[in-house]
Amino acid sequence: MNDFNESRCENCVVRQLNTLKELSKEELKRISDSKTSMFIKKGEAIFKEGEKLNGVFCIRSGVSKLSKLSDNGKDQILKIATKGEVMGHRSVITEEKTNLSAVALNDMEVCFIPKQHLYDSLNSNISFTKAVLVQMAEDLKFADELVVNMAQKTVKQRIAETLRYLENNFGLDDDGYLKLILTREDIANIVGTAKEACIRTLATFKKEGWIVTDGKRIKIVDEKALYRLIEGL
Amino acid sequence: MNDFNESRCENCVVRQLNTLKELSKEELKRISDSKTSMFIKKGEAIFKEGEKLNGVFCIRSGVSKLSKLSDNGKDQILKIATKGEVMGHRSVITEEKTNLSAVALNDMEVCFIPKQHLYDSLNSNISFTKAVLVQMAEDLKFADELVVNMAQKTVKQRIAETLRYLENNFGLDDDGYLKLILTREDIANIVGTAKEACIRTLATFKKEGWIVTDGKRIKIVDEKALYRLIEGL
DNA sequence: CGCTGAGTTGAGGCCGTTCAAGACGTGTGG
DNA sequence: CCACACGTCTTGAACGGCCTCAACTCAGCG
Repeated sequence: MNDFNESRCENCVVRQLNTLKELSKEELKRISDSKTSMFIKKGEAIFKEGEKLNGVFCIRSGVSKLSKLSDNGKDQILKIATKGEVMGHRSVITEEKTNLSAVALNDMEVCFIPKQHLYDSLNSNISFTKAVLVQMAEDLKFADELVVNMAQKTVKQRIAETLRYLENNFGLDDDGYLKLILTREDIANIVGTAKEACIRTLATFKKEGWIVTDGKRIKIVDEKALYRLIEGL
Repeated sequence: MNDFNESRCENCVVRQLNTLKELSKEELKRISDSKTSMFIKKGEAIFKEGEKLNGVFCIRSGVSKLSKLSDNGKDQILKIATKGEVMGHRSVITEEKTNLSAVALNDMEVCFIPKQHLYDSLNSNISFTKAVLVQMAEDLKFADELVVNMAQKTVKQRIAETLRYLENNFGLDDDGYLKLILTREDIANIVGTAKEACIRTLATFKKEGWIVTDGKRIKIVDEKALYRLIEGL
């Protein structure tokens, strides 16, 4: 008698969103038997730069920032991961320590999958391996674009780009504000600038009538103006 | 009777350096029969951003820069590829147009391998697929570090870092100068700055006694001072 | 009511961009 | 052989973006 249990990987909706969908029912069952489900509170770390990971983390709910400390002590946010994304596979694949830290931006539910299961599937299931490869290739392309943006664009352009990114990836709440709420400091850490510069730039966007703010919330009003800025006039 | 022919992939030394070493003798023979060997002159493009690639390029000799145009018209060098490296696999894997251009920094010999062979091997040879995956994971880690450097470090630090990179990856000539000679503009495009800033920074390095220049050639004299600068004092 | 953390604003200054001009080296054609 | 052009390297000067430090506000919270 099989009782349907949504905490089982076989039945987890999240799985449809990522590379795990290439796994067979049997592989998923094995994983489910050894996975650990965990709750993470806003602000807590899932893992820290330099740790040796013994598996990967699959996000069931919530949002996490992936960041890296630079030599001068500031941290740079490289990616924001959300429901369905798998964190940590890069370092598990190369069998190195992680180069990133993962911190929860709001309360999260995360499944930990021991690395041995990943290795087993990578060694036996070629369509899974290929799916992971394609995922990695896309991440790499994204990273390349990020490098160019960091190197060549102004802080203004990068902040506008970040707002677009937040809108496209996390959507709007009922009032039309960006659903994902970040502190000004987080935004500054995404674009790689000081928090003051970030605040000042948002103030000028507001003055130009491109955005509206309400406490921490931000609403994009004149999307076209922002896009024109991003493209460079 | 097998005549030994070093232009055959089976016998190519370069193969030992990259993911192709995971391929079987049969696979290599198939590839060798359909590959195209080509000579590229300094300054010529191997492929350009936005092109659809029908295969990958394996470098037999010479050095190539991989760069991407930013919206403001400057191009950003993301990687310098040399003997043994395979270019273009990322976009072949995701079946997209390339996001990078490849231009020869000196005279090159390059083998073009049609993508169908790649797909065949990715579908049948899991240790090859895994090797490509690991390679991609390492490229991604490198790209992450690049983002942080671009976002958080000064032009001075990035130029010092570039010098270290050139020394580590391409070595020195008989006089102790960096073997790979780049124009000041290329260096500027690596660190993402204007060529004048690059020149001035190199001038101060020279004044401090950290490097010596001889025309386009650069010799690192005080390595430790450079490294101290990179780490942030 | 003081504490803490986030948001905001001002002033000063450095770093890097931009434009402009000149020096140098190399190759070309007369 | 010289004259010239062209590309690279170099330097100067002015401007402005962004960083840094410092103060102040405001809200939530004990």
